[in-house]
Amino acid sequence: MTSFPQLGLDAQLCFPLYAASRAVTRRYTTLLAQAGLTYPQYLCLLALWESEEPVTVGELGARLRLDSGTLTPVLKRLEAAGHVGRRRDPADERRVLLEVTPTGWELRDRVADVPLGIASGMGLTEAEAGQLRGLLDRMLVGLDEPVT
Amino acid sequence: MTSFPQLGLDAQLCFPLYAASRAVTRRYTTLLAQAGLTYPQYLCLLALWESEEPVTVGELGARLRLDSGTLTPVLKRLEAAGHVGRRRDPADERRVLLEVTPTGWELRDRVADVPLGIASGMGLTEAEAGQLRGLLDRMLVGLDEPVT
DNA sequence: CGCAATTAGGTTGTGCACAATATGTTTGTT
DNA sequence: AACAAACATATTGTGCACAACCTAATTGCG
Repeated sequence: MTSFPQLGLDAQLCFPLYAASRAVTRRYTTLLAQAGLTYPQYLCLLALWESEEPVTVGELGARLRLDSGTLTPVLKRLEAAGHVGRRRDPADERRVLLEVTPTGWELRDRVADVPLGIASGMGLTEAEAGQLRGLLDRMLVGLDEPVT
Repeated sequence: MTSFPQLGLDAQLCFPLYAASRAVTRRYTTLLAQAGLTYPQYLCLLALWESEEPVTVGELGARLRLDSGTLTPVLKRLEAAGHVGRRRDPADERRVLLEVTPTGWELRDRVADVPLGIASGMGLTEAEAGQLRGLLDRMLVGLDEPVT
């Protein structure tokens, strides 16, 4: 307390960011449970639903900013649940191609209204949400640069 | 893609929030490694440094919005490292009192400049950071309400 | 007092994150 | 062709998060 004002929990961005992220994830978790999905599994599907074509693990990781150590077990669970197919690329056996299965596409209807359920409980106006998204995006660009 | 614009990864707040939080945590992780701390351990210490008096696990959890299942192992590691003392409250044996040890207080000097190292790489002005903190705080208030 | 209900913290199990490392593949370069 | 370097993914190990459950201590109330 005495002389480190910059070390106050509320003086920094990190803690509100961390707490808000966990709070939002918690909301999603409860809404996604009815579809049998975890939040990272849902994020994987959001990314995979964006393309009709198969996508490699590396491309998915670049989109979600997650590495293979995180994605592989998540994708295996999605495969075990029948939502995603995984197969080696015949043209380059190092790569694994991911493809949403028909039941995986059907899931999209079941979770289509989840974002509205989240937004309604967030206490921000549409304008504020847009502002927040803009600030976070700018921050992500800055954080992408290697540490100088 | 065809008919679910609300399910775009970038259309929602959740993904930028999640990605930004992980990116910031990653920055802290590298800076905190020299002090032998993880990011959640650092958060616990930030909260404990805010009070000269012993604090219970429950009070710490309320401050950090973390439950005992998360805090207990983190606190045990901080105790094993000699930064924090844990003892049952004699007045109420259900409670555990947490107290920063002398070496725990010394750590505060070693990490005093960590927030500056983070802020410099974040790409936001001071005003933007304040704006972001305000939006996140308002969001946290909204997310604290039970789901209606 | 006697005892059900509440409270505080700990334990267990599942699922991420991420660093470090390993393995198999492909690509250059000679 | 031979082989070193680069590449894509998988594996392993540590440390969270959080739900569900458990145990012991305390509190209220008749």
